Amino acid sequence: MQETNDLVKSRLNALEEIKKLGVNPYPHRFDLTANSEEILSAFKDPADEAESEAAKEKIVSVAGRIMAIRKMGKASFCTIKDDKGKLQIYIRQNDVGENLYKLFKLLDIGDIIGVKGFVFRTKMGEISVHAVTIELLTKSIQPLPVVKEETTESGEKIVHDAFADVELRYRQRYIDLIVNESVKETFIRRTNIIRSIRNTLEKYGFFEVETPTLQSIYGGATARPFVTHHNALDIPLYLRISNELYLKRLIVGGFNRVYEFVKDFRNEGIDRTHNPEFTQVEWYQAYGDYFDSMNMFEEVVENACLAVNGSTRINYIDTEIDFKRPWKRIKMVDAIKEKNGIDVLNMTKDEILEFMKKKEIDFDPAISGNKGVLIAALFEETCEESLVQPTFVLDHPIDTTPLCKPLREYSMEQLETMRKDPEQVIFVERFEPYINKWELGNSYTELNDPVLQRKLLEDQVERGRGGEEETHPLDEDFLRAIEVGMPPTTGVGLGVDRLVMLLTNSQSIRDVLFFPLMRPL
RNA sequence: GGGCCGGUAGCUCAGUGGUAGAGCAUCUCCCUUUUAAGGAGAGGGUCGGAGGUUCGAGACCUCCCCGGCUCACCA
Repeated sequence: MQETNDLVKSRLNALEEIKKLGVNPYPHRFDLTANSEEILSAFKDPADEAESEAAKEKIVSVAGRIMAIRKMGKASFCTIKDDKGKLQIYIRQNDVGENLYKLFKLLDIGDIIGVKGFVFRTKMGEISVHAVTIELLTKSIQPLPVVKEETTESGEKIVHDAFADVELRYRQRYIDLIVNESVKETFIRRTNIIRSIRNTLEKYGFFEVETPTLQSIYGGATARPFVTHHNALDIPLYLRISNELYLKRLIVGGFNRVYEFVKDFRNEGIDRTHNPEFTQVEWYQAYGDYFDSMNMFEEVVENACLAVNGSTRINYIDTEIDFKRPWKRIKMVDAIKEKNGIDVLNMTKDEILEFMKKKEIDFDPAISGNKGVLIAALFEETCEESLVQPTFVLDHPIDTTPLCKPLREYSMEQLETMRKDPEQVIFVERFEPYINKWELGNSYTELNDPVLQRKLLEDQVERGRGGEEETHPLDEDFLRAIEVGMPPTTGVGLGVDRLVMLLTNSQSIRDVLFFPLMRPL
């Protein structure tokens, strides 16, 4: 719907006036010879008058969006913004003629123009382009927020009337990108982080693949899916909650090292660190174990940090974080011991339960019958908050995941007896990297015993998630792939959005997504 | 989902029950090296929505919508 406020009306009027001048306000192309950055860095002050005259012969051609106009009768300045930055344009009626100057006076902040002219320095010292001719490239009829920048005598920049309404900034990101300087920088860093991750993985021979987003059976994580429907096949389809089970099929198929940047979709709450669609990178390495993954994970993240910050140390809000390898590694039970002074390995289920009650630790009463789940809950409630510097937490109870291999120290007989005893907890070769109290990823020595795999997945289906949650479907095709035989393998998932948040000092996941999900108006 | 905070002109904001305001932007006029350009004048609003209280509501009450923070939930 066209807004018909005065500002739009006046721009529509200007549009008509421009057409009356015989000017097409939406021409098809424009030849550029330089961008603002190149012009500003290439300029050298002429040494004398002869050089100054010669400089006027060097015509540059630039284009950008008008961000500010300062009219002074028959001469004007305007500031344009292009892909690389801002540049001041000087335009004089004497130089461009009466008609073009008339056109210029009809232009507004937000219009996109092309300028041909020579580079010079103004009396006030600003490198600018002195227009010989200008061309309107796109007339804007929607007013932009006018943000003014003041440079104080000490060189400090003060921004006046910044476009600050967070809701509008997310809903109209194109405007946010135009008027808020730091926004674009964050997204450039995001892309550079992703590029760095890709480079590190490629360096170690990982092969980039693509797997389905639309899946007839979802799996690889525990989350509620988005459900859709395929008309021609008349079947329900799900947006993936994970790509894990597909990457494992590729390992079975003979790719030894694969990775995928993947959008996952989880039908759950939205908050500062959760968006319904989010990006992970997952990589799988045949013949490796979770120690190999820890090493890769450290290197991938350290490299990404170096790539965008030039240092392994960053400041996130008011916390200094150092990504330098190697990171601290601690077993989950040892983390609990350090924090609480208890050894859950020597405690019965009831003793742990009692301890948690005494410490007034909140937990779902439905888990009270399972020692492994209790240990995981105790860890989350008491230890996560102190995991600020990069730390790998190792060896989770088997009850937390059906896709991970038990510790290598157990004998086969031992596993059989432990499984039958509810007071025995089997631990698996899993790690979670914690940074700034956030889980930044997840990794296993992958389970490849098809009999155990089937049992664990069937148990999970049976348990469901209790209550009204959708039951987790059993993926028979995945089980068949594991039955065909997956070599010893380790796999990793890394939460890209959270890593980008840390490395760009962004407080909300919405600040690192161009178009975060917003409730439609 | 709970609690707290917010939504007033295009943007940023003020306005504690009595005629809706400011700066920037916009429009008109002046101004040929300005830079938060400057000078003179003008226009611009269903105060997020719907009810209610009151002689009178932007403000007080109820419900709703949209956000932010936070807690909870969520492998």
